[in-house]
Amino acid sequence: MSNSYKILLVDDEKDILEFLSYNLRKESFTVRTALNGELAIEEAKIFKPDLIILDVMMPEMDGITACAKIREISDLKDVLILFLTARSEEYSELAGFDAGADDYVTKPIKPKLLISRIKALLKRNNKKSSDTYIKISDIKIDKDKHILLCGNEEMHLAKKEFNLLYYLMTIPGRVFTREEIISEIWKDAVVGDRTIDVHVRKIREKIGEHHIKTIKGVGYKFDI
Amino acid sequence: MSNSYKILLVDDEKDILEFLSYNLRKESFTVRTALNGELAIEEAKIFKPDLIILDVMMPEMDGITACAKIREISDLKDVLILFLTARSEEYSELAGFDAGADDYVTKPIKPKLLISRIKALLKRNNKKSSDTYIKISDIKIDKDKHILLCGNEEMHLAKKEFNLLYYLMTIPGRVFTREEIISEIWKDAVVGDRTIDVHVRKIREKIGEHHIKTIKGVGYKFDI
DNA sequence: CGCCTATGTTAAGAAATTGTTAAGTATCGC
DNA sequence: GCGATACTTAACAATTTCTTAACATAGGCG
Repeated sequence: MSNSYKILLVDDEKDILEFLSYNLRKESFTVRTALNGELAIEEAKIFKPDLIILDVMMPEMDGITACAKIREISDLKDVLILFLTARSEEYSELAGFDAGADDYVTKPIKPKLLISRIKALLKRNNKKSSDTYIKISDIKIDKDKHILLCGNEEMHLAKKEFNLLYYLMTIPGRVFTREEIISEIWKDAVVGDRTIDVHVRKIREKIGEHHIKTIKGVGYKFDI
Repeated sequence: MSNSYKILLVDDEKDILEFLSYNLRKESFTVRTALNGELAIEEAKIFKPDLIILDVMMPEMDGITACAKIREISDLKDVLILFLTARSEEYSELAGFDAGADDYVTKPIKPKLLISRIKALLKRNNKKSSDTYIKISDIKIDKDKHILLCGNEEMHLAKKEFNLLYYLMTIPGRVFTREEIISEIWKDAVVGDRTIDVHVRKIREKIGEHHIKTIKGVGYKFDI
């Protein structure tokens, strides 16, 4: 299952298409190819690739134009795009990123390098999709970075505090019972009655009293 | 100083060696020659050329095999390699790039063309390859060249330290768990609990304490 | 008000995690 | 094979985090 990712390869040189296809298929990617930007767009609509590899220099429609057009298609606006550029075309790096490229690799292409970049890109993209960022009024929390911003000030929360606050913030306004909180944060472990209170207190100390409300006899909720 | 570059020429035909040597020396390259792949590797270890020109078709050890072997030698893994191929040997282009070639020139050889390709290759190589280059505030790291610049000072990191720092820098700010780090840097090997800490300590010693943050119970992250 | 229950507060120390050091082991380059 | 460098480990120190227990407070209710 490791690589069922679909890749659309776009280059005007058949040799390069073959060379790269061979190397990508060896890594068990599903590969299709297109000889220019226009064909690439048509193919992409049907194929719905995870990643498009675009040569910057192509006749008819160059890679940057193609990239910009792809980004306009709502079905494809989130597809990953990787540029291939000759090393001399210094401009293309900037223009390419500007057009919405996710990465670029310079020629001559080293297959191993290209593949590792592709894998990194796909991996990175997977993680982005599992949204770990929540912003509610002046509180911003980012699980990936383990950062809590309170206004502009960065606060440090210990792991349990952080997880607890993050959990409450997943559904602002909703009351979470003590049982729910315990089974989420402590899993199977058995902890005393006052443990949650102490953690809540520490969070309140850091982000302000009003954000976490106690509903007596029911539980806690995060509120603006 | 224009050409103090060292070139190692490898071909089984003495005529070609002489012909090319003459032309390259005329351009004031320093040239040495070898008659087959095995001798080439021995010579390369001592001569440490900037560029190796390899004939693909050779008895004993062909150019592609030689190229792959050269890439395995850590001292030589960054050396430029240019293939000479007969036009009919279409396959060699693909296999050659796969083996880690930087360029190829087809026979019959036109000296002027070859020399311009060589110069382009050397020039290109001089430029910082941005492919695996990450710069964050005063820390610059280049994986291809295994260089770490801290401000303007070049630091030496051992391989594990380097890979670890590079990995953390691929997504600055993001927390990487110990499991992630181990599976990335140590692959399948089993290492003790304190191994990561020791490496982190050594990195901190070299680039400063504040760049790598510990999130207790979660992992490490690279920060400005 | 007095009683009861649920939650708040505090500080102490237990537990968990990471830092540090030094020494042993492995690996690399010559 | 040797010397040097790199890597890992283990023991212990330092630090942070977590939990607990004891007590305080608040509010509902008769």
